[in-house]
Amino acid sequence: MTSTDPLLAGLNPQQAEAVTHAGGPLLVVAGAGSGKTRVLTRRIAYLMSRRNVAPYQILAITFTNKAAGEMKERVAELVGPIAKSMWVSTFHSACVRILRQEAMRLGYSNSFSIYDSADSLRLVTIVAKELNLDAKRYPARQFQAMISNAKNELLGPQDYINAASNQFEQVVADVYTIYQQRLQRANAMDFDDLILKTVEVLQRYPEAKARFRSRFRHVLVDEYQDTNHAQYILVKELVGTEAEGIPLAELCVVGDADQSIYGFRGATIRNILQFELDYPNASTVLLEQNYRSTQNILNAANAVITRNESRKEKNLWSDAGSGAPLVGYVAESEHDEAVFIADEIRQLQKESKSQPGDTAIFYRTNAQSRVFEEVFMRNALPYKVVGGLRFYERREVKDLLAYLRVLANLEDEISLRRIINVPKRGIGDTSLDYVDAFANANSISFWQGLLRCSEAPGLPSRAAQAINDFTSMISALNVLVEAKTRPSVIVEAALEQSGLLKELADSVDPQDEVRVENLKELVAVSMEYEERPIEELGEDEEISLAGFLEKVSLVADADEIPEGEDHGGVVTMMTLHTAKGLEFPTVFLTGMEDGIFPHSRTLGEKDEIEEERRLAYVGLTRARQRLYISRAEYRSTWGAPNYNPPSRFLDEIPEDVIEWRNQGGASLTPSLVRKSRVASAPPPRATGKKISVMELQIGDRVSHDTFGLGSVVAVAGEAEKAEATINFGQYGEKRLLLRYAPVEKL
DNA sequence: ATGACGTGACTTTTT
DNA sequence: GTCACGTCAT
Repeated sequence: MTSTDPLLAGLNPQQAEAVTHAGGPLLVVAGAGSGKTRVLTRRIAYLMSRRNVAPYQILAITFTNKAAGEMKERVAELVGPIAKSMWVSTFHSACVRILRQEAMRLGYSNSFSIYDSADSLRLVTIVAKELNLDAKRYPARQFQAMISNAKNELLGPQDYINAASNQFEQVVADVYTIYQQRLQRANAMDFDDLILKTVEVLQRYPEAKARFRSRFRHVLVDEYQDTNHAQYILVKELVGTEAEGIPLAELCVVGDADQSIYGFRGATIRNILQFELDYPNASTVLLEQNYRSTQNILNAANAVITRNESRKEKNLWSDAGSGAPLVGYVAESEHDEAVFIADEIRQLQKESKSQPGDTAIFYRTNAQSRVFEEVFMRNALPYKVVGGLRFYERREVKDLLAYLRVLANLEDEISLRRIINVPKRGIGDTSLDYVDAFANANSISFWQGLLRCSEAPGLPSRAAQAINDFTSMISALNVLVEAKTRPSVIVEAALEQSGLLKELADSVDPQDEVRVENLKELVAVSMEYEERPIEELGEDEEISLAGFLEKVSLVADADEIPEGEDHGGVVTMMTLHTAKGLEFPTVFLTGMEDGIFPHSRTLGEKDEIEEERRLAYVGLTRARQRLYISRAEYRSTWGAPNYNPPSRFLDEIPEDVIEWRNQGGASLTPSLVRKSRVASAPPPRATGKKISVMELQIGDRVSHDTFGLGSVVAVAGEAEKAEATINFGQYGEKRLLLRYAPVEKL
């Protein structure tokens, strides 16, 4: 390639082809680490600066909001700030933007609420209860999963009724039907609706479709192997077909079938494998050179993924040199595994081979992060757990968000029910049942029912009074929203008026101190949201409460990964799923045991084992230079220790690329010794209340469940009233009642 | 209406 | 081992 175009500089011929290809649909099969992000950003820049495409004509779909932000930034580096007016977002965010303009067509207002899984589960539970279904025989989760699957296949309630082939499916059909009615009545959509309803708009309203079609001349989709049927159809609708007589949008999808890991939520490799059938005049470009990992790492990854039978052969290669061998380690227990890793990270740091910020720890399930947290905290190693119980899922944060959602959308029943008695106002479930019955009988929304609660038969006047006080408070706050007050002001007003802040501030429970901090953090997030520079806003986006809520509703786990090259200097811990698309110089792949990874629930099905193997492939290919693979001989899965055999994936790694530090087996004796020592000095019962209070002195180092490491600055009081002032670094100084505080002396 | 207590289920993975 | 939920006593 002799081109001198700087936008093609440093690209290999296949990459350059992917960047410059014009016309028909393009599939870029991008192996792990083959520079696909680079190709996507260059392609977008190329479209704008070499092919005269306007930024607003571009729609690019990424897997996370964070990836979207980074892509925008990188394109802006190439072509300047006009790049900011492209649509680069996740499927869900893009759909929300479309639906805010179009939802009225479907009987929703543009201030519709977005329900997360927990909200939708609550609604399903309410519906199942109304239908008098036995919660034991029919778990709400199962309904939720089946409804979600249906929506991912674009099956509406009526389709589901028609397709129901047994009694159970008929029950699901009933629940689905009513669930959907209640969502509509609450002016709310769940995650799956965002895609489904967008497709519905495009399919039912040709003029709406024509509008988006003439606007988005270029559609780019990253991680195409993880799209589900609904998303596949959405893309098809946006691009168009010859038959419609409207010029087609130019489509470019990027993906790797070997990295498809979201089958459980409806993703289907079919979309990538049959791209050429779906789009007859499609071209395909293969990116097979890996720029990320050493050959040893690639050999291991290739050897594992080759075991999958239903797979197109691919030949990923690197010229980075063989590099260090992989390191294998067999620990006695999950605790020892964590200790080994902590020690190793320290050692690498000492030898200047790798820094904590270059390091990631991967595991199969979120629950496995716990032991790493404990060990790292004790060793004063900085870390960040990505995912798991998230900030936005904390109880108090969800409470405040529920207030805000009610203010943005008074019909939002789930949020209303959540907050109506938080803090306690003497409005119980029985009162709400009266209101609900009244609302149902009169076909009015739950909120309307509350407003007219004095008419509700059976409702005691005491309860009616309490409800009236509540609706007055909400109405008063709602005035702020109608006046388009800045979101942060509304957030603060809601925090005050609701009594949420007061309740927590008056509490003596030290846990509530953290909760207050979390609420203040949410206020800070809302301020941050307002202060975004204008050029970051899309042309039809405005600062509003709804906009703020939308932003927090659609954050993904991966959006929380520490920023920057060195990830803030901390070790990053996450599940293998969250690790997709990332890379780290040093990677620890942990819990390599049959039953853990591959997960026990997948052991029976061949398809599922193959998905687990792809997950292993994703994990292995995240590493640039150093890759550690470890397992534990026994692991305590809730309470009792379990002995799990080595993961089958370990056998699939060629012996000549891995060096075992410790083969396991021989070390069983010391483990028994250690266990008996623990047994001879039984620890205090985990559930019982502590009888005595630990004694602390100024200067002692302690660890706190929430604040991490701290040192004691002052002590006061005795026995049950003993208090310590402890400096927790970034969290500042805290006064803690030792009787309650979850602190441990180190 | 609320809080204390006991039981059961839970862990795949996520927007 | 922990969380959410149901039951019972206040």
